[in-house]
Amino acid sequence: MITKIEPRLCIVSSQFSGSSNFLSADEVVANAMRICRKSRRYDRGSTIYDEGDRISTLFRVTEGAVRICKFRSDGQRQIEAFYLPGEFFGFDVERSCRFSAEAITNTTLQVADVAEVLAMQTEIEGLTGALWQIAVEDLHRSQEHILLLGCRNAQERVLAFLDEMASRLDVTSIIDLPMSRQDIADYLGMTIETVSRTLTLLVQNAEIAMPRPRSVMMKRRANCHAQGLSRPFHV
Amino acid sequence: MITKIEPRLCIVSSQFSGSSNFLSADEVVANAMRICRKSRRYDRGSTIYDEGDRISTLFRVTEGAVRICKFRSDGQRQIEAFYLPGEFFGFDVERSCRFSAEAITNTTLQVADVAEVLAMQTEIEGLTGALWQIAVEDLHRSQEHILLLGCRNAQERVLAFLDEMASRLDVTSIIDLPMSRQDIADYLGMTIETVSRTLTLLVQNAEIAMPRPRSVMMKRRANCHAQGLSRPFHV
DNA sequence: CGGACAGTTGAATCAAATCAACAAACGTGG
DNA sequence: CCACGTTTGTTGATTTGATTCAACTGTCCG
Repeated sequence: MITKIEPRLCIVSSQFSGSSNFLSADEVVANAMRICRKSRRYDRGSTIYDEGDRISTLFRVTEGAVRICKFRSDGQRQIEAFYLPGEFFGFDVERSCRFSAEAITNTTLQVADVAEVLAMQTEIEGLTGALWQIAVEDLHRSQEHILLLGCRNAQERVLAFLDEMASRLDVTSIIDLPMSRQDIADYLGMTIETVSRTLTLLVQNAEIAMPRPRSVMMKRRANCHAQGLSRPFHV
Repeated sequence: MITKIEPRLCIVSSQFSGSSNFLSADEVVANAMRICRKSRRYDRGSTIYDEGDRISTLFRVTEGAVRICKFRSDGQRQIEAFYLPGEFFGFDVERSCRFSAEAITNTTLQVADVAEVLAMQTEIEGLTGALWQIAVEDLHRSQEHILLLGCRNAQERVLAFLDEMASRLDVTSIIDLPMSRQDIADYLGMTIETVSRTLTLLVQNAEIAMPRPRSVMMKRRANCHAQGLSRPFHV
């Protein structure tokens, strides 16, 4: 396919992987950030940055969890994204932050100035492509979030959410949720009561088990967006 | 800020603009694609690519409109994004397409193989950064879509949608919608009837005017996500 | 022990979905 | 140009499911 054209942009991730000594994109960027040797701790509930802040910083969650949110004039909060250990955020800044970021639990972040990371493109092989891949992964998470919000009833949304968390936390058995019911509600665009009710309903229907409010066991996979089906109604 | 480090990745768009002879990112990539001299016409309703297809093609809408969608096993369709004249799509492919793309109206697309575009990075100054900026713009549109789906009632969603269309079609007066009510409904996660009802309600409340079903005039800006407000309830 | 917080549950309300009928716009062929 | 069928959009009546408001339970921590 594409020959190695590093350090320029190599779009397709599967093609990219061959051009960086078998390191994943995450590892390449994480290594670059590690050179900056900057790490910050944030207490549960503290603000990492605010909407409108003028920063250009790349973050990587090493421990804990982060929520990206928007506050509306009516007091409503929409959670745009969660970031879990190993995931990156902050690379999409323009002039100023379009959202605010808060630590959900006590959180440790690797921090690096975007300019510093960019300056390493000459030294670190595959960095440019790795940054691209991380951005594309973030876009994909956003797209999944849209699909999730497209689920028309509470059960499907919650199941799809749990499914997403299971795969992103990379667990097969028990999901340890870092976020509160309110966080989940604001991520799914529903109320805290409906989230709670839906979870107990799922327990009653034996779709999940919930030994403690924040630890959930899925008994079967959610099927919110089954693939391989050709368009049945809309032509 | 960052000195010119082309052709490597320059993340911040405002910084990027200076490094390409006053051409916008869109223009730079459009020029690169133009070299490929490939353009395709799609009839209204025809499929551009299907979920699962193995293509790596960059598209730019020159005329018409495109919908990106996912079909669920229950027959439900979720529209993940619309693409309007001047906008790019298709750069986020991995192994295979995660969604399908269809022409909403009769549509003309500029088409270029991703590998060919990448190969031009040596010749075209600023191409790498321009590609990055376009990807970030796409991410931002996705994020706006999430906020839109977070609006909790029909009126706000529809107003926010009209607002989005007005700014993306770059019109101040009359919005000529290329898509049907069904398309709007599937984009907003509601039913066709509710979309229709909401629009007539907005006309009655003199929030919009609607000379024809597909042409809408906004009388005031939507205020779905007013900025500058510090978090009132959630700390 | 008592207060604060997180989560659950209940009853009433309300808004969107559903089912159904109708109207308007469009395109094609006579 | 009009007639006719098709598509697209609107409106009405009813149902349903999420929200709202409220009370309550459990847990953590000083």
